[in-house]
Amino acid sequence: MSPTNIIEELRWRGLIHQCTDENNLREHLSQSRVVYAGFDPTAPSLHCGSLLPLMMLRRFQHAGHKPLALVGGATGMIGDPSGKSEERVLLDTDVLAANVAGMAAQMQRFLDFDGPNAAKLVNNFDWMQGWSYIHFLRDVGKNFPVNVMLAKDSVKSRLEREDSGLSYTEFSYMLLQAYDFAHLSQKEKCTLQIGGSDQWGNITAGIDLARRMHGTQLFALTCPLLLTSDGRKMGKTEKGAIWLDGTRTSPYAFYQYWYNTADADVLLCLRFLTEIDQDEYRSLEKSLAEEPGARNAQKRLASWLTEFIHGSEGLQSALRASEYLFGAEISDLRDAQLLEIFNDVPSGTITRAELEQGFPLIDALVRVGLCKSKSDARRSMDQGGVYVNNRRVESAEMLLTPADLASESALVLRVGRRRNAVLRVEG
RNA sequence: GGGAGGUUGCCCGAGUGGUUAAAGGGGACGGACUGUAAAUCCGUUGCUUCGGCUACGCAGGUUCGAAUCCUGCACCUCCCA
Repeated sequence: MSPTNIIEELRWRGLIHQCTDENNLREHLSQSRVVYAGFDPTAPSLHCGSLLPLMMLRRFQHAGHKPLALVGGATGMIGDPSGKSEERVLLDTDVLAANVAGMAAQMQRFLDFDGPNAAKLVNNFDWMQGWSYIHFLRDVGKNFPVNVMLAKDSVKSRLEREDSGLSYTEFSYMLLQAYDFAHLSQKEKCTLQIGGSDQWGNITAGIDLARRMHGTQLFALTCPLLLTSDGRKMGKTEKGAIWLDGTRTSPYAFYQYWYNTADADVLLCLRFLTEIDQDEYRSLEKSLAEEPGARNAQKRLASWLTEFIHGSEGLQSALRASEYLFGAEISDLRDAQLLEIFNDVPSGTITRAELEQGFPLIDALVRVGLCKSKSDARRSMDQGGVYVNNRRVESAEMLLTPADLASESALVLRVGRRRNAVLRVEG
């Protein structure tokens, strides 16, 4: 990709929500520039919410620009009020430092930290920790008209709510993010900040600040937020975030999440989160319209992202697990295979002696955590929702015996379509 | 400080002495259908050694019998000062 067509690339993908004057920006980007996006270190791993901005930086890097990934070691201590309905819980310094380290490692997958336009990781704690309050008010605060700050959507919406206020601390967040941009423009020659559309106010505050402090002209570009068709954040389930760290969200679970993307959302995800080219995109779009049951778009999305995040090995294991979990009867496996395939499902153990006497399936379901009580287990059985090694159980009184083992010392229990657990035999 | 009302199962919410393990709704879960989707339909949603046992803020009391009546305590909401 050449430096000149990044705008076109973003345009067809629908990734431009708002930007400072497009013609100027296009002209500006005709040379290699320094681009930054900020990330909130609220957890020791990145989650799917960061996929979009990271891919954005990656696209810019491929187009010949130098990406700066800013982790908010300082701003994370404050909390951005944009899009939040409540005052945020403050994180302490040690936790933040650990989170920053975890995120930095994961960014290697997205950005090339070597080479001519190497990416760079910066932490605003490094330049903010030394500030004194007086110093900050004189040099930065002086440049912010409060009436302008009050007019920002992120602030206004919070002030209009009756059930929650906005603390001075959160109100000041904008100044910190604005200062980051101004600082990076001086220290790193950064001229463009990108972010989600909810960041527009904060980004433009930085542009204003840099003009006042240094007389420089900076640029902004925001992407649409990645929302599902029913308005929720993509990359989150009722049970929590989908993480990029394989120990938090296994490659299998990660693959399944994307595989199950709704038809209405899958095209958006393909454009926003992957690097498949326009021709392939068109053919997937066509496939989705003509043979939705084949779910080629979902498959491509899931495999592209899984391979990108977890490597081809991660993808292979996710595919293998998917095949077994939704496939035929499980039998004649080796322990190692079985445990690898089912590595992220809950498990429990029984003794060899218990199995040899015949262990009630009801008790096994409770032991592995698939059912919360024996009554619950019995109900699931009565409803025909219990499977041993993918084969439906007919009798509620079934006893498990060594004949039910799917490998040397393990068998697979399932309730419903997809809640699996492994029962292992000890000794 | 004075007065009024409230506290029911995962959530909301009926229920004012006797089939009330507690209406109804939401959510969740299981099944059918399907495309591991959505929608729809059906079912389930305290525990159990299936004899029972424990549940309606907490602790006592009245009664053959209480979520329902009485007393005390805790918490919440509203009104007055």
